[in-house]
Amino acid sequence: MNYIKFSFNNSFFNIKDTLDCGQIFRYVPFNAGYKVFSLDKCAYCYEQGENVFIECLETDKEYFFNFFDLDRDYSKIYEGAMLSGIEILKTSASLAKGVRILNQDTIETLFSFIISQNNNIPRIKGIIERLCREIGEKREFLGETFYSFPSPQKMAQMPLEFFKGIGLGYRAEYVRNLATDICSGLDVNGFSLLDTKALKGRLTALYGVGRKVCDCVSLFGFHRSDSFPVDTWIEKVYKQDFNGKLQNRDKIADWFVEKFGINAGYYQQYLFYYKRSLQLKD
DNA sequence: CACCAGGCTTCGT
DNA sequence: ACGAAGCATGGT
Repeated sequence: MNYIKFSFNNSFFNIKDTLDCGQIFRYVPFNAGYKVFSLDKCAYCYEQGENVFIECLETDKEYFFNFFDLDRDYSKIYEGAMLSGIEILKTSASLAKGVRILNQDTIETLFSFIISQNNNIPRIKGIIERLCREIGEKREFLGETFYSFPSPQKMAQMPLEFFKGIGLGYRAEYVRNLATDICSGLDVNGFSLLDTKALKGRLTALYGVGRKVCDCVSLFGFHRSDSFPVDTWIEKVYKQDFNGKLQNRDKIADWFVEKFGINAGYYQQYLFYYKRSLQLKD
């Protein structure tokens, strides 16, 4: 297989910031940049000069072009934030200007965010890594081995004890149950044909999927940007920076979507990035 | 020892 | 419709 390299101007694409804002868990530092994994594919990304370079298999070029959402004009989204008249949003946007929302595989995203619930990011990464290493398929990329995200069929074959063994805790049943449902014909990819309201109805009907996971999957897996996931960081932004009084996270999410409309998801990423960067020690 | 992490299900009221 | 308990695990 042949590799190919393509580039994209970095004024609205910062690879590190895009990866670090909690939408994806499978990536590792590599040379001057990162290796990013999706399903059974991998791309090597790094910044140089005014460009982000993406190196992948020739046959995966279109996949990663879409994956990094390179058809979208982020300058408009950014300008919307800067013209909002909301100081904290302007500050966040200028810090997180290079954050993009990826177009990840819907099924991998769904499993990943079920795993993410009531869990911290380093541990989420560890669980998903063990899941792939133990039952994913072996692949090669730039001379190194990696493992694909396992298929639902493979996962459905594994006993519950396997899922507990990789550290899933009580989420083990959610994951196994979803795998067997998909094997029985549940068409998660087909949800992309639904409007956002119907999509969210189908997602929250799944065992282990509540409002927060649903919003993350809607935004990161189905690119429904009128979604605003509310976690502890966003709740802090809401209370500290928007002087919000609502206590219920579902209502806080509704409030932000009402306020930001179709740009809600992008602004959520800006705000998440800002709040988390204050506490992060790299 | 507490408390928390990109929360959800179940059960009372 | 809403609130609280219970849930696994590992980090601080």
